Amino acid sequence: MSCEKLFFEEMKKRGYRITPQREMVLAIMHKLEEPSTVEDIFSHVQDISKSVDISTVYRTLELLQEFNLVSEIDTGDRQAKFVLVHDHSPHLHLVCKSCGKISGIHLQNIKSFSGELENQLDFQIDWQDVTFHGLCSTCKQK
Amino acid sequence: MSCEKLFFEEMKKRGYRITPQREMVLAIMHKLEEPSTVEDIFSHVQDISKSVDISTVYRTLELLQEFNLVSEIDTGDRQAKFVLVHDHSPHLHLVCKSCGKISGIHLQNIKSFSGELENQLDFQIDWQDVTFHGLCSTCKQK
DNA sequence: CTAACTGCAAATGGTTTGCAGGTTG
DNA sequence: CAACCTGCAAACCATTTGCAGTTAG
Repeated sequence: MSCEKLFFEEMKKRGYRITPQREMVLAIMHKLEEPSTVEDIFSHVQDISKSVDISTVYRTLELLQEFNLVSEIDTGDRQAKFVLVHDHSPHLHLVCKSCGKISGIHLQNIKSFSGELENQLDFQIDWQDVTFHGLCSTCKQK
Repeated sequence: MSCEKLFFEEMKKRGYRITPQREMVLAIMHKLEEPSTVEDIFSHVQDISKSVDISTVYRTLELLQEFNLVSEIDTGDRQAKFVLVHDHSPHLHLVCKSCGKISGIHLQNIKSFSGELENQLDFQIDWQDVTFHGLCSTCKQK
């Protein structure tokens, strides 16, 4: 299902309203290829309309997270980053502490490990909330 | 090696000084069985001495983290929590979103999974920084 | 002695919130 | 037209920082 369709359906289902600001943020999230800070997203919003407030961006991102359209990444810095979840299914993220690169991993790719790990720990993990910090393949060779 | 010995050695090695405030915080971390907020730790400090400032507690906790004596847990709330690492070896933490229980897991216990996962992801994970959020064994049955 | 540490007070800064007015459905 | 949403401005608040005085080694 396309992002927009999913978006409209979820909005309707929950009695939320479609507004220009919300559509704008969703559209911008599509354009941004890298996980971005709220400031980044906000500045793109301002390129389109100066009157939109950053608090609306925060509120919209929260909404999009509810629908699994966007996920939040704990970068270890003060500011979080946000990315579109292209296939609308949960991801986990890898943040390289050396080069800063962020990768999204589809949970399907680690399904066997994640299941085993959950059994071993006897704990059901919210994988979409997971961000691993460490070294990416390039940086760990150095 | 005992905490105190490790502490003194690391301090000496780096040219840091032993102060009553630092010893006090380390001693309190031994007493606290549960991961605790800085406010909690600070109030225990104040039971001993009213003159110690919370900024010193923050600074000391940072120090203890350098030595792997204490680890920081992202509770998902605004405030972080801190616990003594009893065996001075890296842990990861599990935070139950239902009952709030926090468990520490020795990395040795998940060594086989962690290795496989790192291979699969082609990413070297800083496991001591990992906090999984989800449901503990008790809560997931409900 | 002197570099390191502390207490104090103030700043930080990303995020949240209250509210009056504007919009969506 | 009623509930929902937005912009604005102010509050939040855990954590950090600058600095002058204190202390460990």
